[in-house]
Amino acid sequence: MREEITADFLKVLGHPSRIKILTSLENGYKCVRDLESVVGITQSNLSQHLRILKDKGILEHERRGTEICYRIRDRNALDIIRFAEKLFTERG
Amino acid sequence: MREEITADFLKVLGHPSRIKILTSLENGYKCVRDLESVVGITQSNLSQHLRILKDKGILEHERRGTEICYRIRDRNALDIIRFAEKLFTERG
DNA sequence: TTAGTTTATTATAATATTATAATAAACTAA
DNA sequence: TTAGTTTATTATAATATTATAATAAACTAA
Repeated sequence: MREEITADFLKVLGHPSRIKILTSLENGYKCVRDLESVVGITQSNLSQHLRILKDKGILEHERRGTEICYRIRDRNALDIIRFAEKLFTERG
Repeated sequence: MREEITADFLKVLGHPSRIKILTSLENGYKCVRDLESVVGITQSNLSQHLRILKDKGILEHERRGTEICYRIRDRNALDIIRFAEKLFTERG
């Protein structure tokens, strides 16, 4: 049971686009249109990844004028990614 | 590119059976037959998960008499899991 | 209102992952 | 050798994930 929850969380982090989303939100809010160019996927696909991250409580969003902006809600998610990245630079 | 590698690694950890395998190997070697009862999946399925973990360099194995025993090769994998687990106990 | 902009949703095809069943492979021990 | 034990592999069906295309929804600003 505990393994299911942990696995589910790691699985959500285990996608390159979602990792790009999280690392590009490291320093605060970004609207969807900006994320689109940073992450380099279609608006539709991006929106789906954002929802996956939001549903897991990793992101939150708010409207700012004409745009909707996302930011990191659970900083730990980013920490896991950073930690995993560190292992690879150490490994080679 | 870097994201792909990190994502690939996290994806491998994002499965309950593979998490069970890793946590049950925390203190050293275990042969496949023992893992089978701990993890609670069929021998065939277990063997496939072991191969996935071995191919990623997370596990290694050696023959001990009639059995084949696995142990953790990349301790960092377990650290990631422990870290993720910790987040949930903190969260609630 | 209406046109335009931004984001979300839905349906779906393509692909990847997983578990099962059957069998093969690699041994050991008699 | 041969029988028995342990583990790996293969084929495949079931399921999950992903990206695309089309469209809807939610706004803003004129």
